[in-house]
Amino acid sequence: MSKRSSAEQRVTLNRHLVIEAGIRLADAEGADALSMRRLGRELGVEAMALYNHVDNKDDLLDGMIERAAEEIELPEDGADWREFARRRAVSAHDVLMRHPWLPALWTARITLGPARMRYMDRALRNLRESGFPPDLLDSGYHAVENHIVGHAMQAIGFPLDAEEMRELGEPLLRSSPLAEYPDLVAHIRHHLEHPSRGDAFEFGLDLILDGLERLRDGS
Amino acid sequence: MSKRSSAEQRVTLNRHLVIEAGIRLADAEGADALSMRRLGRELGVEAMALYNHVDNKDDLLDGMIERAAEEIELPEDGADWREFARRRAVSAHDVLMRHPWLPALWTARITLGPARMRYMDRALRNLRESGFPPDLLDSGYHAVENHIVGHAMQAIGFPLDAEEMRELGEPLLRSSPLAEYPDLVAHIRHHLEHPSRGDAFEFGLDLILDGLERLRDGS
DNA sequence: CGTAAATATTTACGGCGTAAATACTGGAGG
DNA sequence: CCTCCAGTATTTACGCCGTAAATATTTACG
Repeated sequence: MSKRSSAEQRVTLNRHLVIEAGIRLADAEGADALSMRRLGRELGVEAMALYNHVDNKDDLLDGMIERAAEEIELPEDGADWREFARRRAVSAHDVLMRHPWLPALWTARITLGPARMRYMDRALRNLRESGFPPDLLDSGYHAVENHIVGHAMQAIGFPLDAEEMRELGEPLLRSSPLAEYPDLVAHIRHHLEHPSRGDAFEFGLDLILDGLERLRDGS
Repeated sequence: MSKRSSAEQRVTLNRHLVIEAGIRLADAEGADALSMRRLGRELGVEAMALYNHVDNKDDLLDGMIERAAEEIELPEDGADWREFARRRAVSAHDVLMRHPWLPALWTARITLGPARMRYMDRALRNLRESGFPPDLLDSGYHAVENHIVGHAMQAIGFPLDAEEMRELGEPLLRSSPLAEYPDLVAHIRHHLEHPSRGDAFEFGLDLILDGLERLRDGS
């Protein structure tokens, strides 16, 4: 007789369940809340039980990254390069933003799973097939990836959504030695007044894509 | 009679010494090696002694970030906006790359110290004084910052320098299911053969600056 | 010198990742 | 049905972590 206190009858664990629970927990309470002990508790199990399904915590994290990578939507093959790059970038960025713990892991862990390899391969192939010469292909691909990651990290780290911004920004504004930095103050005000017209990501993306287009056609 | 075993005579600690030791340790052995106990040992002192000079670990990290921000070189006022943006971005990026622990903190911690505020303020002011209208100023500033952070995170996370690349890439190449991703393979080979022509950062930066220039002049 | 303030140590608590040993459980073969 | 085994879960333990509280030491000043 097992002492299941939670709703669910004990359904023996497996890798997917563990990884998905990890994602759920990290999404809901942040990366810091994701410990083996805590995740075990969440699943009605002791921490060590998880090691039957996952090599160690890094393996769990890699699994979570991979699972998230599967969420990225890739346009069908043969799409116009600009559409392809734009849509895959927007989708990848969406995924990074949906999972605030992801960008740090995405950049910190080098272990590439199939979903992530597929994502990279498809993006690179589309550019190549669209006539990008190797050097430009390489530089352009990285320029776009850097923008995706950079924007996600900054957007997650700073709270620009109207509400949090107000909580954090208003007090900050009237306090402290901030008077010496008038343009910074204006910048914060600008964010307070135009609560993040969500297109900041796409603005930078288009800047990059425009540049790549010109370089490809011009050379 | 104090039992100084290390070379240095006990020079009573202070905030700067602690923060600088923190930077030295994190630079040399990575963010994970930076614990209060370890840092204490490094300074010939028990962990708790550090709390006389630093509120807690987060305060230490904020101090380290601030100290690093001071390393960023800002062109003199009144410089041509493009030169200004380019040089401040290159310098900021250099600093992020010099301190591999920095990019993650730079984006994760919202507490802004004077040096960081100054950096932002000067960058924003130069753009404003160069005639950027508020919206473009805001978008352009963020586009550049995203690129700086995004490139640094990716460059630190992945080892693209000739040596590490070879260690990691060559084995990977001949193993595993990588055959299904030929364009990814080609991409890795490209990196192996052209060991990171260090200008990847500047390529993306110029892409963005070109775009901003056109938008400013065109509208 | 004497004493208060600044600085350092000791001890303790609850949390972490995970190795090792142990216990449980559900299904296959007799 | 019983047995046995493999897969799964628990227990215990170790050495780390950040830091609160109490204590000891050193330094600086009247």
